Amino acid sequence: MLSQTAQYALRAALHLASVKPGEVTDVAELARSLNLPRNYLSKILYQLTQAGVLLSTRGKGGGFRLARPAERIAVLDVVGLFDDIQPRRQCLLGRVACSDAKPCAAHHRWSEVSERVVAFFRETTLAELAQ
Amino acid sequence: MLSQTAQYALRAALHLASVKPGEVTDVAELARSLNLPRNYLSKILYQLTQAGVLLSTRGKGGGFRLARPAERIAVLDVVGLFDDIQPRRQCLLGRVACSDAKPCAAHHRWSEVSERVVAFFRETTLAELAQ
DNA sequence: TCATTTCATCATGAGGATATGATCTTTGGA
DNA sequence: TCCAAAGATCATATCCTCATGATGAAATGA
Repeated sequence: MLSQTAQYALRAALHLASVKPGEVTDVAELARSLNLPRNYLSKILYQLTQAGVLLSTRGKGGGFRLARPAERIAVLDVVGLFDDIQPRRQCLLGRVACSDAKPCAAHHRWSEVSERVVAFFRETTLAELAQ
Repeated sequence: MLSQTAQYALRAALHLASVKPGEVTDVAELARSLNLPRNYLSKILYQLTQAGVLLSTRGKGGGFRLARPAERIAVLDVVGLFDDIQPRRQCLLGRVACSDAKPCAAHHRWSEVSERVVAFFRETTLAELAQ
């Protein structure tokens, strides 16, 4: 369902959601904790930072932290950076045979299912996932 | 949602569902119709044949046809050969942090959404998609 | 100012998905 | 019997994801 990278991003964000608010965690510790190569994780964290999900500070005492409370970060904010989570942007057939305008027989049922998936990602927050 | 290959397989199967029952279509015609390279499609059709979704006959007058009526072929029968469509075999986190036994707060909501996706693939037939 | 810490970036490669083209095998009919 | 049609298979190439290791850039504190 989710790409490897998106899963790592989510797990990293969840880890940050579990520390005291405002406290920073450096890449080395996150990498240890998630059992990931440091520089690979670094690139993922960088993208999360660029997207405004995380804040980073360099130099001694630096590290990463959530840019806002975990209650206000949707799972979609994280995984949407890496995976294309969109409601039936295409029908099952890659929109060749079927569209909203000329729907196939199963189109509406699929739209409904697809929309539920997106809604889950949009409406579930890091705080909820972190328990 | 679906891999490229799974989409092609589905479109090929739908094409076969749209011809007269029992009538065969050869790779060349399918490839033209779907705008795909012949041998690439051939490999996909071969997998569908091995899986018992299609029947193939060689030699002059040969080609492919559905192994049973389109009403009795689920979308899952086709795309399941190429993509791993399983209900929350893993939680969102790659089952590291969360499982059925020790669910996270969003686990059950996710299970429900995930199961709906699988149910759609399992319960929708080629006949329904082909209109 | 300089060394250390930490994030940011670059270069490289393995492996799978996605193709593409050439060749082999089977089959039916002339 | 042999040829042509059609599926089956093999060899190769391209691109993207996933990953690793080395290096660069910024910030802090002594």
